[in-house]
Amino acid sequence: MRQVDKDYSPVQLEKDIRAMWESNGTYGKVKKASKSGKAYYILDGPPYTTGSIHVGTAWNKVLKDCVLRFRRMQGLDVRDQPGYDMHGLPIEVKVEQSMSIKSKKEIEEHGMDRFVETCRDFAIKYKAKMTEEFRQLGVWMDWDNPYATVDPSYIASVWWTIKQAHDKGLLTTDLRVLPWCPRCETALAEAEIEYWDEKDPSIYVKFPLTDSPGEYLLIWTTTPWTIPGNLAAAVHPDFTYARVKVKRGTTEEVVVLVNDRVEELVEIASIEDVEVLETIKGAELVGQHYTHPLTDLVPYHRQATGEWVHAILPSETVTDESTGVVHIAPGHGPEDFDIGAEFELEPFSPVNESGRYTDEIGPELAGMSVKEANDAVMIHLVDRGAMFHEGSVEHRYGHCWRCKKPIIYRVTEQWFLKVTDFKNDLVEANSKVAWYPDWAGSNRQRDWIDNARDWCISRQRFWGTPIPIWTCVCGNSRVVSSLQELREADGYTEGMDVHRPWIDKLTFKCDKCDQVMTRVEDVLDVWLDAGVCSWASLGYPAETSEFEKWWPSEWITEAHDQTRGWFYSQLVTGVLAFGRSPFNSVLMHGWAFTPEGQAMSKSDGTAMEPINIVNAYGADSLRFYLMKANAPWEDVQFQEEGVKATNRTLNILWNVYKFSALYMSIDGFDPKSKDLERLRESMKAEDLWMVSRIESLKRDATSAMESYEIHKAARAIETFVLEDLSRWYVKLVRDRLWKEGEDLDKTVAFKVVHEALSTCCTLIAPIAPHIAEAIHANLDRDEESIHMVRWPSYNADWIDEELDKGMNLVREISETVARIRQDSNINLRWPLKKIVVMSRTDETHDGLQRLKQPLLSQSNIKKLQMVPVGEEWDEMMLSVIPNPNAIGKVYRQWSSKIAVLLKNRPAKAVKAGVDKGEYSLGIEGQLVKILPNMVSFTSTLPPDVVSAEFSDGIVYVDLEETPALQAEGLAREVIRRIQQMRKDMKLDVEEYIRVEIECTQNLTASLETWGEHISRETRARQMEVVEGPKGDYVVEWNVAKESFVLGLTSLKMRDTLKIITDAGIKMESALRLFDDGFDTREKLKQASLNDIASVEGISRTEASKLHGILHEGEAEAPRPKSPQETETPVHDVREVSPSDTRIDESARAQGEEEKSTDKVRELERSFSYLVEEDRPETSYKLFLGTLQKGMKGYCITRNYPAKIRTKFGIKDVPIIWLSNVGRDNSIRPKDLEKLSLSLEKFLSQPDGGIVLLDGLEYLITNNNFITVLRLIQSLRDQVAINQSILLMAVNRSTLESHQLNLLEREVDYTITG
RNA sequence: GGGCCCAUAGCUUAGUUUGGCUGGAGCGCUCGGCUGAUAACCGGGAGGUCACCGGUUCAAAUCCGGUUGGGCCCA
Repeated sequence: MRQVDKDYSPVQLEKDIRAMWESNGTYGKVKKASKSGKAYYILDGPPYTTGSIHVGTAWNKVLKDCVLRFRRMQGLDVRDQPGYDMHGLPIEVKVEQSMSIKSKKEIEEHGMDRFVETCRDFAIKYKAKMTEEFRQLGVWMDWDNPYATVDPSYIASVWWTIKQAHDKGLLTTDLRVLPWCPRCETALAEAEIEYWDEKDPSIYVKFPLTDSPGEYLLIWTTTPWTIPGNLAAAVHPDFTYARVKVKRGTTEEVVVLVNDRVEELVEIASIEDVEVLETIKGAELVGQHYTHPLTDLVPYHRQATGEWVHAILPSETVTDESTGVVHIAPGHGPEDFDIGAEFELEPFSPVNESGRYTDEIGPELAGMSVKEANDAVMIHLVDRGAMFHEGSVEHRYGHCWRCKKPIIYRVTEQWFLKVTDFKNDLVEANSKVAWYPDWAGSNRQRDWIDNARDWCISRQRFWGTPIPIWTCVCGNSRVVSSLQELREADGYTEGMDVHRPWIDKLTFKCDKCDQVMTRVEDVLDVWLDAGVCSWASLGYPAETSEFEKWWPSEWITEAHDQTRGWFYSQLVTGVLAFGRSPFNSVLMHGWAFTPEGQAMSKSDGTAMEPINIVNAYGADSLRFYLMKANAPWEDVQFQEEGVKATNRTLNILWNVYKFSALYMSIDGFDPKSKDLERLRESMKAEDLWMVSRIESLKRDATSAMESYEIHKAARAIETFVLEDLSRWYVKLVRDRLWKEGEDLDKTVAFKVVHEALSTCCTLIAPIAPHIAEAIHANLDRDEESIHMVRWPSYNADWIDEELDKGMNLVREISETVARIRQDSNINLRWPLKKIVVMSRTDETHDGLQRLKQPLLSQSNIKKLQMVPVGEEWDEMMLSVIPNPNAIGKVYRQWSSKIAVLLKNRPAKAVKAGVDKGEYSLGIEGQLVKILPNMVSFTSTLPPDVVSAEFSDGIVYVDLEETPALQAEGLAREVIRRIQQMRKDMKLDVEEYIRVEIECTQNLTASLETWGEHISRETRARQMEVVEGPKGDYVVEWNVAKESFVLGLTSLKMRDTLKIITDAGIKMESALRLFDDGFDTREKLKQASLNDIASVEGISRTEASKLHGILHEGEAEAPRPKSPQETETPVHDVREVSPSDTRIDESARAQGEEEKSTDKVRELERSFSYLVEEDRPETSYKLFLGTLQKGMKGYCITRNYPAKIRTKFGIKDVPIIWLSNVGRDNSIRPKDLEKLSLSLEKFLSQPDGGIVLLDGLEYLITNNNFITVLRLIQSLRDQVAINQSILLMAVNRSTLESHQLNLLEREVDYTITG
């Protein structure tokens, strides 16, 4: 294993991993590795190629990727071809917009070929864009070989399917009333209609009853333009209707409507007087005739004949809304059409494709669009006295899916799949599909199928799969089912595009009459394209081998809107062509919403671009978040915060890995050489516990993945990483990990940590493939890629639920102790004397006994005492409280004496007696019985003991300090300070030091006991108590009322020692050699072989090897510099700075040149300045000067704002106060994020502005310097981009010179104030 | 209007199948700690009408009925 020196920076890491996959051909190898497995066909539901992917699309693909990686790890041979849905109206509409085309007619004028070619280019462009975005999500699908619905072979598969329908008699043309978009001039499927509220006329029209002069049937409609098409009126036979005499002004008339609505009508139509003349059943009205109010206007009504023309019909579909009399226009509504058919009414539909009245309607109205017609018709109705009441209404109305124009209904001839003929087969096929969740299929999909209607598959458009039907005037028709068959057509040229308009030119000779057959000029509904993809993507029926291997698909997943879409269209085509569902199982997933719970929409700007998220937090964080946020079938409210939090989880996993890799690599640990089972005997309780957790995690994650409860798997892994591994196990074994030399405890811990990490990587691989791969690469496992690792089975033998419960108690008690420490102000470094646990159950008692060590070590307690279950802790001070009332009643004169005696007896004995029923006491020769009611007991804690409850009992913590404990605590404090100093000195972990210490008598005493321990922990080879310590770094400390001075000196042994140990010499011996004076490379080189070999513990062979190494490179160039020498901290910082790539290089170069210029009088836009001065004066002068030029200003200062305002006369400039006070205008110096946000907001306003940041040193003392530097880098870049100015004031004397240096490097000019 | 799904802390959510301990987490807020995993990490605290109403029951976030609000689909 190698050490890991990088922090987790997902964006770069993922880039590297993907590049590695690319160059190693990992994807291909992984696929190959499972080639021999069982075939598993995952079918990608093709996304529509109209734009960038949104979070929902990303979620969908990640879900698929997750499952297919999982299945592959299970050894299945997974088919993972992606697909794209590339035909259809949405693309046509986009292209129309881009070509400024407004109608269908214009397309034809423009040239259909050009239009279709543009559509194709558009689709191909977005296919490429989306593919790139999917790749960036780390989705492993066969991107080089996607299926596309525009490919000729794909189109042929669709044709074949149509042919199947034709052969089975399920393809038909029919006159139907269909939703129609007058703008797009095409029929719409139900799925293509969007509903929303719209204001429309609401009119009540009088139809004069032929046989009752002065009496009118009252109908209601919101579409006046349909009145000319009216042919009948319908009533519900069972409703009660009323003949009502109404009076308005001078008018009195009789109208007929449903009885229940009379009152409502009175209100709406401002009727002054009303009288119900008669109530009758609807059935009694049936058969009466009326005169169409527009008979004079519309010639059709004068000639229409038929029993039910202009008559009252019975219909069960009538509701008691408005008047309860429904106006029937068979050419303008689907239900009207059905009723019309039943009563032999013609579907009179005087409206053309673009929604205008035809000549049939009569000269007055012909040519009008239906929208205009609304008003015209109303005027005509008023003129003829037929308008009873005119109002308006807000109601849901259908609109075209892409152009958002209101739809109309008109009669057209269309091609249909007669789905209603095989509805039962659909239900049957659906019931055999495994749905996740179950209700998605058994309820939702089932309901949809139950209500299925015949499927209108023809569209009067251009960019789609051409309908493969040629017809002849003689009535004959021919359905082409393959490209081969198309070759027989006249006009066919090899390799021609089979789209419109080219295919329109192909003709066949009719086999019945020898005339020319021409193609039906429609294209097919795009849902049909998607519906056949399970075999079209396999090239079936032109090719059969792939089909035989894979079909039907094993698993699909799409969102819940596909109930009516792809789930349905696939079921229909599958049953139609093969009599079964083309998929075996479905996971129905949810939708992604904005944090406010709204659907993400591009036009509202609420769509989140997943790629931005990926660029900020990495694909793994996004993926993990999406997988864990919710159950797949529930909608997710996408929160960027959630991704950020997930990033943190992965960071912790990375840290665990980084930390363990450090020690494993130093130690040269080889995981393969150790076997978990063999180490079992040597395991401590915590190791057994960890392995138990690993195995139960495998178990739980597997069962969750199997049932597509991916969120449960993800959450289980997350909990394991955070709670069990990072926060607990690593803490428990930390000391063991860095013991030196051979040590079984250490080896066991290494192995267990390694096992935990391996397991995490494996289980997380489907969800977060990059980080899993990165860690895996350094775990020394057999497989080249984590994605080739077989999904693990768990070993129940290791799972120990009791141990797990016990460990939970240990954690709970540790937390309890920590709380007590916090309350008592004793930090964890100070050992405590004793903890006493009184548990209620044996289970707890035994469990804790077994886990005594981890409990004590984690809480830093010296001793654990378990109180047997059912007993009190014997050190509790029990005392008796006599109850004088009860005693007095029985023993009267003795009662006060008894009370005294009782108090003096051992309380335990009294209690024991009373618990058994009574306690006997001798008084004045008499035996007195003390009964339970005569006494009560209290127990008090011994001094220095604190108690607290836990879930199964009570813990007592003894806080008493003893000199020994104190010494140990102090020693730990000293260790901690030395470590801090080592860190400040940036010493290598393996470097040795010399420590000089000056301290009190008290501390000197602890050093006597603990000196050796301190030396070992801090790698001090020498430690001395002196007066006035010296060293590379000297610091005075004040800790726990002690004050001491430490001086540290690096012994600079590391490099030399490394040379020695690299020769295979043990560290122990190496140190001896070192102590013998051979402490530099030069001295070692001068040493003879004998000098070396004479040191104890060094063999002759080792000595000669070392000698060889030392003299090996003699003739060669100087040795390469160690990484530490080449990478100065400064360089390091520059390297990690993300700003380097963004900054305008020329501007920077210019800035570099003039950096030393001191005489800056005017500040320039896009530059950053650092003013070095003791008091902020020059900086404010420059700031004010710039403000006077009209630039907006923003001042951040550590000084009191009011003071600044008066001192410098700044009135309107916003001032933010760096302070811990927490007022509205203040920002805490530690809250850099808030500061950065507020600055960002200011800088990004239109004209930019100048920022004065006064008090840099305050930020630096309150934060990590590097963090502040990063903030400045980012500000500097924003300033450059936004044409703003950054002015920072700093007091030189408060900073170290290297810090100042770094600051100066970041700005364009440094000014000395 | 109908079908299916959902509603728990400021936000995201576990628990609901099979009624039972003090309704758990994370983020945010706040107070503190740790310091060779550290551009990390950990702990304490505040914060809940379990959407609302009614019912069943010894006991309801959980079961039943209804209402309100949200989502998808349909009319």
